[in-house]
Amino acid sequence: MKDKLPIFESVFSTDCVIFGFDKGELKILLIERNEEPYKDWLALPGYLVEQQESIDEAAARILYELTGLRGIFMEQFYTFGEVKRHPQGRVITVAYFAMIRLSGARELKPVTNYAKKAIWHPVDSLPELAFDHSAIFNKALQKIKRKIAYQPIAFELLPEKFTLTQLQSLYEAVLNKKLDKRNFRKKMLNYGILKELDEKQKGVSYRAAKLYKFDKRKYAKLFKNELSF
Amino acid sequence: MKDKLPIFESVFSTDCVIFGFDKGELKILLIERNEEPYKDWLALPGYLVEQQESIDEAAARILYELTGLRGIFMEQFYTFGEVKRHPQGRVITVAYFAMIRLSGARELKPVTNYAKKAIWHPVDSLPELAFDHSAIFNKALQKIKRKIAYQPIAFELLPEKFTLTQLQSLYEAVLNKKLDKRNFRKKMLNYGILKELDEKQKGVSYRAAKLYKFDKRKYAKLFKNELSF
DNA sequence: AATTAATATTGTACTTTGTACACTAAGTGA
DNA sequence: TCACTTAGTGTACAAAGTACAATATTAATT
Repeated sequence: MKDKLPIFESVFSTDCVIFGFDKGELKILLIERNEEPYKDWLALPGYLVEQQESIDEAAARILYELTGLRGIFMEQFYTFGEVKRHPQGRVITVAYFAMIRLSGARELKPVTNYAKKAIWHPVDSLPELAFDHSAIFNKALQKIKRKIAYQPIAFELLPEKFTLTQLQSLYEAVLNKKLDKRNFRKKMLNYGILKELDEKQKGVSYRAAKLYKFDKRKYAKLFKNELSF
Repeated sequence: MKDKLPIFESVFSTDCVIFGFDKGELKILLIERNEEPYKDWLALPGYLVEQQESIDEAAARILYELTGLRGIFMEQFYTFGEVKRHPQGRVITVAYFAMIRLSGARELKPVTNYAKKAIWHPVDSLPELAFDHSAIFNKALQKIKRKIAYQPIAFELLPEKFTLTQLQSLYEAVLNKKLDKRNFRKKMLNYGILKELDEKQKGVSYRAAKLYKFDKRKYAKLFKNELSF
């Protein structure tokens, strides 16, 4: 190896698959591109990593610049490195995912003009996305399906206070199948990570359901044990 | 974005964490570096990805060039992208792992002279490795610990014919804890992916154990079901 | 041939978790 | 007060996990 690294025409990027849940639908965050290639196409929020930032930092920065969202905990899940995945040259992309609550209704507002706008799009009617972003999305969906099945991580997608029915419909949306109500409740309550509140749902024209909160401390404890085998 | 991508002084590499199991010990494959930086240090087999190869291809090529091993199925598990992880410039590395059987005693022989030699080193007495390779190794170990706990994947590490005691001691080595013999056997046999052979262990000075084979077809079936929830 | 030493092999009782399945309770609005 | 809609609940069975110790087999030794 030489004293200096060779210089290739290669760059890294990150792409973010951000899941949200709203009105019983699982959604992801997309941008409408304002630049070639794939101008006007829908794409995952993603861009090039700068020289002096780690990939984690880049992912957070890029998500902010393209969508206005900040402070979201993202987890790296796969790196896509096919030679031809970007039409302009060799770009490998490190993909991240996150699950966030939409209830706060945080405004989506791109800070740069690389994106015309950012939108929440239901996952069950996605059009073809720019680059290989459809494949990246599929891998992310597969990832959270597995994850949700053995870790109760779905709470990040719900408002702070939620009903068991809402929680169940979220599971059903992610796993894409119906679950038994009684068994679902038994299982969730047995985890011991839900705090029952003295409040009830409001604004519904039928019997109001109890509200629950997610108990972070107990969750951390449970999770720790699971990891240590 | 311009018509052309910007050119950064950035390159990608891959590093491989190859696990083997021999004489009751879990080992990994290391090379002794023959180049600066970290000349003479032990390191994971890894090198730069070329312009015209995918990362998967690069990983296979590099493993072969540095160790002489070919045809090993590797799985990508994490990408390390800290700015300062390589002293000569910005290098992000996509890390792969694999589990292989050592019994065939395939010869380790670097094809290039980037590596002086390749060796199997026990995981429980690793020295500090070059670059951030110790951290990469730790992440890989964590990964296979989790994986082995919910998928019976350990067979790749054993010879074709093995005894249940050998299988158990492999699990114990990976998980780093003692397991109950009866329960372990019950569980493994219940998976239904072991084929009992009409042969016995040879060359031991005590009661010889039955030999088993791993049943790939049944395994594939089991695994498929597990993935579909 | 008998003994020793080392490991192989086996079962049971209990606990925990998963699963199939259907009725009553409560609140709203007409 | 009635109709409608969703909330909330229990039981029997099956499957999987866990704790625990005695007997069987073989090779080597005497």
